[in-house]
Amino acid sequence: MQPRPTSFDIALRAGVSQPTVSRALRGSPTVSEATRLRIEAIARELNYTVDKNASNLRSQHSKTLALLLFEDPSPDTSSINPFFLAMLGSITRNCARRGYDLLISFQKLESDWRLDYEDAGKADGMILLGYGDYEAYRARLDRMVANGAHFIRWGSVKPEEPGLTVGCDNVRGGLEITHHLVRQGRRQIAFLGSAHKGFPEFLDRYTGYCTALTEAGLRVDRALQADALSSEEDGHTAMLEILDQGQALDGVVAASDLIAIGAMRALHERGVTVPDQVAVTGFDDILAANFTSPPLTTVAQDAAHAGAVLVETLIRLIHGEPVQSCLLPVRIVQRKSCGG
Amino acid sequence: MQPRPTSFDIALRAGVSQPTVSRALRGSPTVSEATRLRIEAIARELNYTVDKNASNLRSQHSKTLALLLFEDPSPDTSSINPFFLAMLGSITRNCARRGYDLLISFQKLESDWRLDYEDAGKADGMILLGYGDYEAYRARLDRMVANGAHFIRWGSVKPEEPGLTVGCDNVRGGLEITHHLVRQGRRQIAFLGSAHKGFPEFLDRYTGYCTALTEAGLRVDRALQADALSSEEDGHTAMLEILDQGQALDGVVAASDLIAIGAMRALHERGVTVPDQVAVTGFDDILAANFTSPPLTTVAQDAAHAGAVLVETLIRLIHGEPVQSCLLPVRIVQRKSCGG
DNA sequence: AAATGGTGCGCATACGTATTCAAATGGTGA
DNA sequence: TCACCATTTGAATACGTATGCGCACCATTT
Repeated sequence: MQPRPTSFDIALRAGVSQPTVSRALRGSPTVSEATRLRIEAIARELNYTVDKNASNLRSQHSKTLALLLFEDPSPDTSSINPFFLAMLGSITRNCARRGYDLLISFQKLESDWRLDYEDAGKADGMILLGYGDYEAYRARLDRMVANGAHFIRWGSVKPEEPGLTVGCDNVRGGLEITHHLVRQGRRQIAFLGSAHKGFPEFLDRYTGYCTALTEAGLRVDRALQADALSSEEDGHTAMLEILDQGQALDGVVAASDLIAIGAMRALHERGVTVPDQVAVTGFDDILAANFTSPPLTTVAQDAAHAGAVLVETLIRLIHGEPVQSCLLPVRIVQRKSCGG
Repeated sequence: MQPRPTSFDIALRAGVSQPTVSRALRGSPTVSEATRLRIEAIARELNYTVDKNASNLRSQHSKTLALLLFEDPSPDTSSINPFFLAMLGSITRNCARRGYDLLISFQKLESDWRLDYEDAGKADGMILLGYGDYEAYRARLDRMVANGAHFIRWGSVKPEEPGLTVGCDNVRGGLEITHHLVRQGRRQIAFLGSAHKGFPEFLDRYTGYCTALTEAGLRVDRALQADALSSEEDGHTAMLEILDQGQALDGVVAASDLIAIGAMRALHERGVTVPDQVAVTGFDDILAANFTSPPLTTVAQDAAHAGAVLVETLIRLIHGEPVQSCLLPVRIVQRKSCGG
């Protein structure tokens, strides 16, 4: 195993100078075709690869993006938001397509914050998924904006939020799925999912839910709303809470698929049939939504598209091109949990 | 936004030389406590971070690992092996704990191979998950070993395989889950999953299955085995294949949870009840296995542990410490799909 | 023959840190 | 007082690439 060849080794064999090798391999027009071909041949022969560290150091950019995934502060340590995982594939592929590497980091605790990726020259920009604790998250966002960091986040798209955001149209998702239930004759529709500022996306979905009810001439009943954070267990608890208050209901809009799955379990335990007595809907269209019984009607977010937009927009931001936040469409996926 | 401070800026303000700053910040014992504290204070004040590229270039290591994920050549482009995703969280956290960054790349096509991560100085070592096309994979492994690359892979642990491997005990998993069915009185147990060399882990599971049958005095019947690659659709097709040949059976050992889920769908379509008429088992314990109807009995692999061992072993390899391949235990998770 | 303009390439250097080696310092024992 | 060691520090340099600048060189023009 001889030492890695450098651009000097190539230069020597090609009878040119090192800078010419550098230029040739990067396709600079100032180097002649003949020279370039010769250099490329030698480079291939020697199995030469550009040293990323030296290259980055000199050119002052890393051609790398960092993905920071903030997990919800939930007790079950193992599982990660399935939708984020679905985006992951798309993000890595789009990075590769644009010639960027991807650094990834799961932020579990507050102390984990690794916002120095860009400062340390490890990354040219960052993609933020999830919140963790929303208060702390917002504070950090503000500091990043102040520092001129290049980043984009997945979340609730609002003009007043700092920085650049890509997110799906949560309001419309909540609206359409609720409309869907209303069209099927459901009148007493519960909402499972936190409806306050600490969970902006859930709040947006709740807003859509309320709007749909109002448009249908139905009353928004706070007794039909129960907080659920994200897990299946949360959904189960929230559903039981409503059921055990003796609330009559014939539909459930859950703020996530996992919550919906937990809700269905609760309904089943109480002998309530889905969809006959109560129709249930979710949000996300995770893999498991296909396999529940009955399969879950839900609001699908296009993870592949989302990942592409995140990467594309971030790269444009890094290049100083004009960019803007982006709201992505959602799509209702009809399965059996709503009847029909 | 002034230019990033360098170690020279710190040195200037601390009244020392740049090398002293470097040493102080890396905790070298040759720098006095007083000087170190002074330098650390100034560094904090200036928001200084070590430039990773310069540091890497000089020290010739990147403190970064690369994760290469090879996807099965399946038609559905979106989904990724859920078990790998489960390991991902553990891998990133263990990297962070050891002070390593993690580069990630999803290899879709053969042409995607990015084995130059180490050559380019981007990573000190690589973790390989999945195979893609096994022939091509093996060929690359051999080349990497020849090149002295530092890598570790998740897969079937066999002495004759090149390189360092971590994997779960697939043979024992297949064995125990089959025993489990046998103990419940099942006698005609099918195996769904490829049973040839291109899928070593499935082959191991099949080997365990065969051993269990033999030990129980049962005959291994090739008519009760059908190939299934990995997807739910594959499992569905394979199950139908066996059913429509009029094979009598009372148990199914599927080589993955997705295959098991597809098999249950096929059984349901043919009016066969699970677990009364046919017991079904899976492998992996993915999230969805909880939510099928009935919930799936399966063989769980400990993703958190697996990730930790992969990272730990790879880092030891990089440091030149003695390492060896590692076989991880599996655990049967009993749910309703086997009765009881 | 001298002046002009464009092309292709080399010289020198910068990027910011880590490391080698020698030197300065201060304290100790003879 | 001097030699000697341990402890800290600084000067110089290496890591491998990218880039500003200028210099040949050739083909054209006057």
